[in-house]
This record gives sequence, structure tokens and C-alpha cells, in this order.
Amino acid sequence: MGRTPCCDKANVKKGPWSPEEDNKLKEFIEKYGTGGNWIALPHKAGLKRCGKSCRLRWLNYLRPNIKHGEFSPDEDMIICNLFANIGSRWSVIAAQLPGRTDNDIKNYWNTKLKKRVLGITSTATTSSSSHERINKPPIQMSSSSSSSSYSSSSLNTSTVFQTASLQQYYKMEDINGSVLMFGSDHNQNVDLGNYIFGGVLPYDHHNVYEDEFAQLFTNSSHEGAGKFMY
DNA sequence: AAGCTGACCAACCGCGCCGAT
DNA sequence: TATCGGCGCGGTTGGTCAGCT
Repeated sequence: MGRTPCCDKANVKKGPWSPEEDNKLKEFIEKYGTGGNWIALPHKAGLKRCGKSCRLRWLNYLRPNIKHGEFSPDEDMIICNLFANIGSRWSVIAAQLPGRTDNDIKNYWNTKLKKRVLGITSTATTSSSSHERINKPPIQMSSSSSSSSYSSSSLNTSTVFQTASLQQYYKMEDINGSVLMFGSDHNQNVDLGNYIFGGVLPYDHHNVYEDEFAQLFTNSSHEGAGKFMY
């Protein structure tokens, strides 16, 4: 037995919204509000759209104070930190970034940020020679919190690694059986591509010891052995 | 100039949650 | 307590565009 459709799919328009539809929806909501019922709203507003589609359009595009365009380094930082701690809970992450929508952040992560964070080895290699290093505390990353995004067997702890030269700090997060590494070699106001070098290093079990971390770290072609800080 | 490919992003889909009855 | 309907979320799809061959 299937799920009851939320609307009559044969009689609703799909695809991109026209400016006329946008205006109708915007004017209606500004005048009457959503009425707490998105399903009934399109009919009242004279729109041949599914209520869910209206809701999405409003929340992601028409709503006041929506911020579009480039993400700032600070926003990148927040997204990375939160993703490391809570996983892909985009709505929670969006709540920390005023004006950004969960859809926006999700798209940004999937198309740009993830690639920067995961494909970073080359970036890190070049950045190590082209940037002055300062002994600075790690990027502010809060401790991992309990989250349904973590598997029950996850390490669920975070480890801050300081390199032998004391010049760099890195943080490793266990996410669903892989180690997600974040690092900082500069202050937070530098373009993300220059200081986040992280990568996902697979391991088979959550019971990973410090020296194994160090070995992974060394193998990832970054500055070698150091000490772990907790 | 035409075709191909990848990046980007708006929008859709289906599921889980939760409140109302 | 069980059922139903709506909402919100995260994953996925598909259209568009730019860059490359």
C-alpha cells in the first residue's frame, strides 16, 4: 500500500517557477501568511502547484532576508565545523547561518566545499610552502555531539593533533567509519582553500590508537609525527 | 561551429516525525 | 492507543551554462 499523494499530481505544475507564480505566492503569504497549511495554500493563492513545492519555493527563494551568492570564509568554517560534528543535518547547520537555506548549504557542500575538504592533498602540499605559518590554536571546533548521523560504533570523539614543529594543528573527526581530518595552518580569515586540507582516511575499526593516527597522518603527505592533544 | 563534459543549482521525491483526532 | 494528515528534512534528479576538445 503506497503513501497517499500530498496533492493531485495530474493537476499541478512542475518545474521552474515563473515570475508570475513567484509574485502570486509572495503576495499571498505577505498578505495572509501561510495559514499553517501548505497543502491548502496553493489553491487559496490561485496557484497550480503542490503545497510542498510552494513551501520550498518560499523557504529557499522568496522568503525575506535570504542571502544568495558567495559563501564567506567564516561561513565555510562554520559549515565544516558543524558537518564534522553533526553530519549532514543541513537544517541545523542552516540555523547557524542567518539568511542561508539548508538547500543552499547542501548544494554548496556537495558541489564545492566537500571537494575542497576531501581533495585537499594537493592544496595542502602547495599551501605548506606558500604560506607563513603561525603557531595558532586550532580552528574552533566544538567537541563531537551525540547525533543520529553517527553510527553507534563510531569513535564519537575528536582528536586534535599538533605537528612536531608546533606550527600546525589538525583535528580529526570520526564520521561513519572514516576519519575526517581538518587542519589549520593560519588564521581563520584566510581563504578556506589555503588552510583546510582535510581528507577522509578510511579505517576499519573505531579502536584506533595514536600512533596509527600519526602513521595515517604521515602517509597523507603532510607534516609528520607530532603529539595528540585532547 | 558543434558536440561533449562537468559544475552548479533549483526543484522534486519519499520518508520519518509529530500533533490532532 | 491507533490512525491520519501535514510538515520538514535529506537525498536525488534534471536543466542550464561554461569550458574544453
